[in-house]
Amino acid sequence: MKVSREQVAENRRRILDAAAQLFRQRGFENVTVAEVMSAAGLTHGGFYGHFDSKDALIDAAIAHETHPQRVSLANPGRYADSYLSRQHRDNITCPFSALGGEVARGSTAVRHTMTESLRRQIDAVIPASQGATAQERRRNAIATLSTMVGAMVLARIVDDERLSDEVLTAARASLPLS
Amino acid sequence: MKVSREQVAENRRRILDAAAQLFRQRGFENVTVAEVMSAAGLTHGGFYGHFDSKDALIDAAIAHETHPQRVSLANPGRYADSYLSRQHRDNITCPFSALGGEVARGSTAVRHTMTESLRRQIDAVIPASQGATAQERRRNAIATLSTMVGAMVLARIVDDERLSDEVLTAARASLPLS
DNA sequence: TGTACATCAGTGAACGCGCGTTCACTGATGTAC
DNA sequence: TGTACATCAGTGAACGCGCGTTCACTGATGTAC
Repeated sequence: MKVSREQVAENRRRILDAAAQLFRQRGFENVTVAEVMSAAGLTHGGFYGHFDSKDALIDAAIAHETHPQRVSLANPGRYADSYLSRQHRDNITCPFSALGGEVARGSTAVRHTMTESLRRQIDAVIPASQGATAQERRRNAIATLSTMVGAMVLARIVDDERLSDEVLTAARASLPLS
Repeated sequence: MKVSREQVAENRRRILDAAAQLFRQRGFENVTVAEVMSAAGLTHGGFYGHFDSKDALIDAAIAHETHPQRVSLANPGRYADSYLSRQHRDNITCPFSALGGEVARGSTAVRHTMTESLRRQIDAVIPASQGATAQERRRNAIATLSTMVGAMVLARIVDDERLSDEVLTAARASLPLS
């Protein structure tokens, strides 16, 4: 049955939220269109009223979750703490570490969206970075983000919780953010 | 037709080599059993004479490519250079950066194999790491590996070659290895 | 060393399940009067 | 403001393709004598 315009907009939002979360948890390939729709409280048949294809959903979900949320970074040290926390490892929200490999071989649209998101992240970290010149601070901001993403990727691979925790704390300790 | 014992062993090796390379390039889900067999110069029907299932192949291929190859690291600076090179980005050999996300939600066998491989990598990098105590050197070794893996993940996501190159050089410059 | 036969690695057609996608239908929305 | 009707978001059954897996068959290997 037909639903109101507002309901349509909310349904679309719920589909994107559900998709983004499921994709981060299980990757693009291991999530079905029917699962996404079900998680959004709908049936799978209506999916194609919102998106042209599953690929289009992937593009839209990544764009949705990386949307210009101004990464304030008022407190860089706390940001690093929470990024490199066990909670974030076990309930990942960062698409770079959760989906990096798949995005690298994904559509040009997804890669472009992620690239723009990374640029914003770099710019957000620069003010908190050390270095005499702007160039040095930018270089250190990129290195800091690389360390955080790499540590999260490794911590999520490792099956020994002690080692996984050690990776997170070692990476945190190596960062100049405070 | 039946083939000689040596041929069987070589076929198995070729299946594993082909699988490892295809998995790194395209991920586990986007590679079919038939493609692996074809890349190994065989037909798909014979696959189940070598492995019980595609999952078993994934386990075996990861074990195969991370096998206790003594990571000599005689020259840590050159190791970092080549890891963070454009050639390695465009023709990835490191399973941590190429397959990290998928391994994190993979079988316990694959995660265990990768964990043991990471332990060996850490131990290999420790002698080249800075720090007054063994603890500090270990911590720095882990941070170094995190930076390398994270930079490679980010460089492979980014669709702008200039930024991708910048990520690699920034990460390289931040490492104390020389 | 040579011959006869059993074994079994590899072949390729076929199977069946899962999933992306389509479509006829339903009934609430929202517009025209 | 109320009523009649056209629109169209969502439903759920069905389709069809791709891929993992199976299986009857082939013919070279390797063993027994």
